[in-house]
Order: sequence, then structure tokens, then C-alpha cells
Amino acid sequence: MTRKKIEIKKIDNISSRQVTFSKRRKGLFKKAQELNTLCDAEIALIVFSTTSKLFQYATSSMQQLIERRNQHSPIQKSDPPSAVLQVESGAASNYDMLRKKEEQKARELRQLNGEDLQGLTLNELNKLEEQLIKGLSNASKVKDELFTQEIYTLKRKGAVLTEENHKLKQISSSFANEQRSSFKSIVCNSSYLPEEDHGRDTNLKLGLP
Amino acid sequence: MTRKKIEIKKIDNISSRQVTFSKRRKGLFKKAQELNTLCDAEIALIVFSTTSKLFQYATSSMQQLIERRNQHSPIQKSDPPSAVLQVESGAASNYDMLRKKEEQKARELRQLNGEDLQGLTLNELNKLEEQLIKGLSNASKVKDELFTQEIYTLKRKGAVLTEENHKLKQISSSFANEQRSSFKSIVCNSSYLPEEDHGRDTNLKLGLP
DNA sequence: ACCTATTTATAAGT
DNA sequence: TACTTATAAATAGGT
Repeated sequence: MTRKKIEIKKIDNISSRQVTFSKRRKGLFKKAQELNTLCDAEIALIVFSTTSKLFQYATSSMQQLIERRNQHSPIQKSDPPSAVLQVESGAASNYDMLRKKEEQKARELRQLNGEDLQGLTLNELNKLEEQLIKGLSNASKVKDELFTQEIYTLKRKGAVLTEENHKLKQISSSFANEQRSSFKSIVCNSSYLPEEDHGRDTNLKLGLP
Repeated sequence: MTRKKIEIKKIDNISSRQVTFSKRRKGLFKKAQELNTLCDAEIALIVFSTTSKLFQYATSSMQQLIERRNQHSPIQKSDPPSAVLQVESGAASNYDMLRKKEEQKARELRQLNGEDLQGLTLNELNKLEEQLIKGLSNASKVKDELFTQEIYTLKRKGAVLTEENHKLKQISSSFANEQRSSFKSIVCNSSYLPEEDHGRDTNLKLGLP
């Protein structure tokens, strides 16, 4: 924005990228502060550099602001995930795959953007443009599909667990009854059972497209 | 900052404060986006207006960024580790909301596409094009976040269920042990249990439609 | 870190 | 809320 107009795209040269990062970061924080002062707005700003260094600014407590945001959000955020979530390590695979694919796409896109567009003819540019749009659309579709699958799988697992849970509760209460009436092993008798179809696939309507 | 230099202090006039808020907010978000693009920085920006309206921007999932920040700052608040039975707070809502948002976006897009493009100038077309690309990108980000949150929620619920299940199994087996010592009752397969007492203590619904 | 030519952001006004 | 325009502020490239 000054000695020369620059394009808003990733700066290739590392050192000038770092310089720009620190200049613009400073500017961004200043703007945030001004907005806070002028308009009495509450602001939280979190920035990670490429090297994962953290810079943050908040007009009041960062935690409070984040919590306040969570209340606005449709979804309740909760406690530090790691402990609880690791339990279900098996379910993460789809999601991991999704992340990997996304990274790959991003890489390809960066490559495409990195090409020297100056040397291309109008026709070539048009083609490239079309290709990019199509690619974007496809990437989005694939992503959606993966997300949807992941959600489907998780819901199914949840339903299965719920069912198992339910049964376990019944078993527990059956045992409790049995104890109380001192005997009556018929409780667990399978002979008079109604042939309920417990088939998971048919029972679980997940309402997913 | 222009027709006249202004002091950086709270703007008294309410309406001009609102105008400034919306202008500068826009500017701030743009700067954040540029910093992201130019320097490959990850950014989360949360703004509350005086009227408590929430505006936010994040270069990737807001949730992820917040969690990443939390890891950097060990000063964590001890959130009450939500009770187990809270699990059943409508799980489908997230997904439904996601769908609604997507539909809305699609509608807007259709409208945009529906306009008569023939009558527009090159400049207007450029603007429209930019707008569409930006919109697409934003929609995609929002979608990603919602998906991610949905998955997060489901995983958490699954983990809770798994845990509870585990506990129930322990209870059952201890009952079984007691029984075996008294009268060797057959511990029957859980899937043969009669279906009774539906719903009463089955708190763990997964919000399936 | 500083300098400064330019680009950007934006305060008022409409 | 959107556009215009004069001017302040931010900043790219250089030192």
C-alpha cells in the first residue's frame, strides 16, 4: 500500500513476509483498540504467526469474551476436549482423512496460484479460471460428503451406544429385581421373547441425506 | 480519519458512533483477512457491539483457534465438568441450523445469479464476481465451523455414553458374580431382554430426527 | 528501526 | 445503509 501497490496474496519472500506480518499485526491491533475506544465495542483478537507464535489482544478478559461468544454461538462449547475425546480415538479416522485431503487441496491451490500468470493468454486464463472454480466446487462437495459421513458414523455409533446402554440398564434393574424376590431366574428367559427386530440398520433413522 | 482529524475517544453521538462502528468494523475485518492472506497467519477476531451483537471472523474454525490459544496460555479457568446427564440437550439442532444456513446461502446465491447480468458494466461485474467469491469462501468457512462443532459435540456425547456404558457393564458383572455364587443363574444376552419401561430412565437420546 | 511516496481507510456530508 | 470525496493513517520498499 504505498511505494507500490501490492496484490493481496501470500508473500513469497520469507523475510519480507515477516516484516509485513509484524507491521500489519501492529496496525491491526491498533485498529482494534481504536474501535474499542471510539465505539465502546468489546474485542478479542487472536493471531498466530506461521511459526505458531501467539499474539493476542482483548479489551477485557479474553476468557470472558470467549465464553460470551460461546453463548451466542448455536453450539455450546465445553471443557478441554482432549481427555474425554481421546476415548473415542477410533472415530477420528474419517476426520483425519478429511483434514489430510484439505491440506492436499490447499497445497495444490497454492501451486496453481504460484504460477506465473503474466505469461498466459486470455484463453489460457479463462481455462484456468474455470478449472479453479470447478475445483473449488468439487473440493467443497467432497468435503461436505466427508463431513456428512463422519456425522452419520458418529450418530450411528451414538445410537448403538444408547441402545446398549438402555439394555444394560434393564439388565441391572432385572438383577436388582431378582435379588429382591430372592429368586426367579425366568427374568432372563429368552423363550417368551417377542421377536423384536433389533437390526440396527433399520431401526436407526438418522435423518441424514 | 479524514475530512477532519478525530480524537480517539468515545464518540458521544449515538448514530455517528454506530456508523463509525460499522465502517471501522468492516475495515478491521478486512485488515485481518489481508494479514491472513499475505502472511499466512491464523486469526480469530471477536467483536461485540455496544448492543451486544456479535461479529466474528476466523481464518479457520473459531473453536479450533480458541482451543489452540488455550493451550498457549496455561491460565485456564476450571469449568464445571458438565454433568453426565446433560448429554441429551437436543443434538440435532446444530445440524438443522447448518442446513438452514446453507439453504439461505443458496437462496441468496440464486438471487444474485438471477439478476440480469447483461445490463451491468464491467466494473459492476467485477464487483459482483468478487462478492460471489467472497461469499462462497465465507459460506464455506461457516459451514466448516458448524460441521466441526457438530462432530465435536457428537464425539463428546459418544465418549460420555461409552463411559457410562462401561460403568453399567461393571455393575452388571458384579451383579452376575453375586448371582453365580447364590444360584448360578444364567446371565442372558442383553439383546433378549423384553422391551419394557421405555423412555423413563433413558435420558440419553441422541437427538435423532 | 526509520523514512517517505503512495495506497488505503475513513469522517463528513448527501 | 450506500456513495462521494477530501484528508488522515497505514504501509511497501528502501536505507
